[in-house]
Amino acid sequence: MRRTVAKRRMGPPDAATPAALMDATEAVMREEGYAAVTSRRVAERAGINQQTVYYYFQTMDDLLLAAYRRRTQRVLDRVQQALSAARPLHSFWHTSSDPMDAALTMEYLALANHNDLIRLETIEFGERLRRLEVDKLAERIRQASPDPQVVSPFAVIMAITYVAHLLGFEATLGLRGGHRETRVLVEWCLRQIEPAGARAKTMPERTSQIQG
Amino acid sequence: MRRTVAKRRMGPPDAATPAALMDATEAVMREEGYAAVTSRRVAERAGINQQTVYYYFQTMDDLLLAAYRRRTQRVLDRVQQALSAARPLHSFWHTSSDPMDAALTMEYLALANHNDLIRLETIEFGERLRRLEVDKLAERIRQASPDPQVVSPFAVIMAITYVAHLLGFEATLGLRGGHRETRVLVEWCLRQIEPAGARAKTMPERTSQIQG
DNA sequence: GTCTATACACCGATAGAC
DNA sequence: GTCTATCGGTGTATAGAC
Repeated sequence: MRRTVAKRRMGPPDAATPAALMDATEAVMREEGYAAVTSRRVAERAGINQQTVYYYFQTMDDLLLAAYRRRTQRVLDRVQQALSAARPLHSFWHTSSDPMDAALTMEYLALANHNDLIRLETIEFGERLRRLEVDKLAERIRQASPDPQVVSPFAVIMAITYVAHLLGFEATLGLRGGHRETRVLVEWCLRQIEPAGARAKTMPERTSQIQG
Repeated sequence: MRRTVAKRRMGPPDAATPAALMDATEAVMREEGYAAVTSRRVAERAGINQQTVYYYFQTMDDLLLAAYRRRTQRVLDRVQQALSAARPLHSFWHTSSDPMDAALTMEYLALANHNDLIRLETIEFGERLRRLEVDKLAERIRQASPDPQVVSPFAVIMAITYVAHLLGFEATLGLRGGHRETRVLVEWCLRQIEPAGARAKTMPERTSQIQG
């Protein structure tokens, strides 16, 4: 892609059209893949003409990055909300294993492999997300762990996240075998850590912030 | 993509050039993504000119599918070999969590969402692979399970596979936090099912080989 | 079997009118 | 703020010479 140095006229990023363009970007990406996210197709979706895209975004990469940032922020908000529920671990699991937009996640994951902007943004997002999860869930997991050296909060959270995500990917593709069994297993594990009527044992509110 | 009805001259699929074209297809996809797999770029990689690609493959879709089929067959062979080792579950884990070609897997996963040929092939491959894994590992997992209704062989195999794959994806992208801890957890689980010096309880040697 | 020449479509991006 | 016009580049695919 061409590196432009922006001598062009530009519109305000808070208008209605930029948002419509980001919506269109997501729609095209979900339905036709990242390769189909072109100025022409996105514009058509948003009901404006191709050249007007460049009034709001310097390059297609800028539009892509803006749409991606909007999305990661929404995921962060969603997870944060889940982690504030009565049973945060169960709530987190249900949120993560909801296959909403799994197709979009796959596209961005593949895209991150060869688009530097998206890759850096993905790394930063991933680290922020995991920090948030560990902050909220570590203490409870540690209390329920038979051996925190082996069954560590970090590992439990990652395993849950991974299983949730790949269940979503497979379901989107049309693979459903074994999903019920896998959910039964995960939910059994969750109940060991976070029983139905229980509350976490009293602990100082500030959990350890240490992390690589 | 255009649907062609093949009135063109075509070369033999067992020659050296088709294999070189499939190699080139994988290389381009790994390094630049599925969108970059064009006749021009693949040909350049393989050291031939653009138009010669069409002497061996009717369309770019045909080349893509051929490369994908070759790859899934190799994965099947690799997994089958791992499952024949002394500690099949551990061996399976090590093979699956080796991030070789995780980038390629991500590309095909995203591609499967909007390319019908790749999606159908992926579903068939996924089902075959899982059948193979369950056939080889179910009995041993069932023996070690505290409650096969909850900790079912199917679920254990899927959880292991999912964690292995996403560890590979993250490592490829540059996310490494928590991976060590996650491996410790998984390997602890594996030891519960398949202890170091142990053999599976006596069972008829011929496990069910039923497979599509 | 591999080459040159060529068709036609689509893409990113710019210039400038209204 | 959105339009028309337009450039240079790249894509799939075909025809036919060597």
